[in-house]
Amino acid sequence: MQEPTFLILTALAAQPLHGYGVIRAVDELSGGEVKLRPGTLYGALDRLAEQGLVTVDREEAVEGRLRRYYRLSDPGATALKAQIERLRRHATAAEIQLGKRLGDALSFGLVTR
Amino acid sequence: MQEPTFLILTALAAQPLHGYGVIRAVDELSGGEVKLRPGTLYGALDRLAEQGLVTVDREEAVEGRLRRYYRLSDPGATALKAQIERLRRHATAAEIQLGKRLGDALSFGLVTR
DNA sequence: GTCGATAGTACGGCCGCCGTTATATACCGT
DNA sequence: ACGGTATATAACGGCGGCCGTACTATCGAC
Repeated sequence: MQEPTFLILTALAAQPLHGYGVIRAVDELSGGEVKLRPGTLYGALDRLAEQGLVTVDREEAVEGRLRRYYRLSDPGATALKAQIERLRRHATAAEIQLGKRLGDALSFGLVTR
Repeated sequence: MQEPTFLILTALAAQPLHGYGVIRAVDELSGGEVKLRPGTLYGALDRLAEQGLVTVDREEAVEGRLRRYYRLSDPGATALKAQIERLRRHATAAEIQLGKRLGDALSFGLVTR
């Protein structure tokens, strides 16, 4: 699962949102780092709906325009939890590996082996 | 940065490795979850070398066969550290969002609001 | 002698993300 | 009155990165 997809699931975890709401939520959640493009969002939403990780919660007609709310399904929540663990494991593993690295501070002569 | 790429950098963080060594290291690091395909590995290695995140450490001829060792560069280590922080932030954000979710245990009637 | 592990190269395919455009309404500032 | 921004969704082409597979080649084990 890629980052945009992960963040979309994350955005939907707290409460159902419509498309544009997801864009704003992901923006906030990522501290402004990730700005979802419509192409990314609706494509991902379609795929996630196909996989059953999100479902259409309801459709509202606001001022003549359709507003479709998406909800994180129970399988979606399970998948998200699994992904969180995966990210944590990878982060920890990478940190341990970096700790084994000889370089930076050591090359200053602070440690000679 | 995608998962295979991240794990390749992680594998190279501790010490230089040749291609097949990376495949084995990623296998171990991920607890057997991620098995790198040659196409994935050598493609990623080429891209990472272009970006300067890894460099060719040395080339050895072992029993007539070339063995090319790759090393994580300092920019590569910096990029990996940044990515670790990114993963952690996302994992934490997702967990917080899931905590806001009404469902599962609550729907058992243990909490009625 | 053949199988599996080691080791690397090459190529086609495809999924998922990106950029962009189109469409439409509403509100704000100038 | 007009342009810019925000809200809201759909549809298109492009492409980066991963995957599967096949090919080559050596070595040890059975």
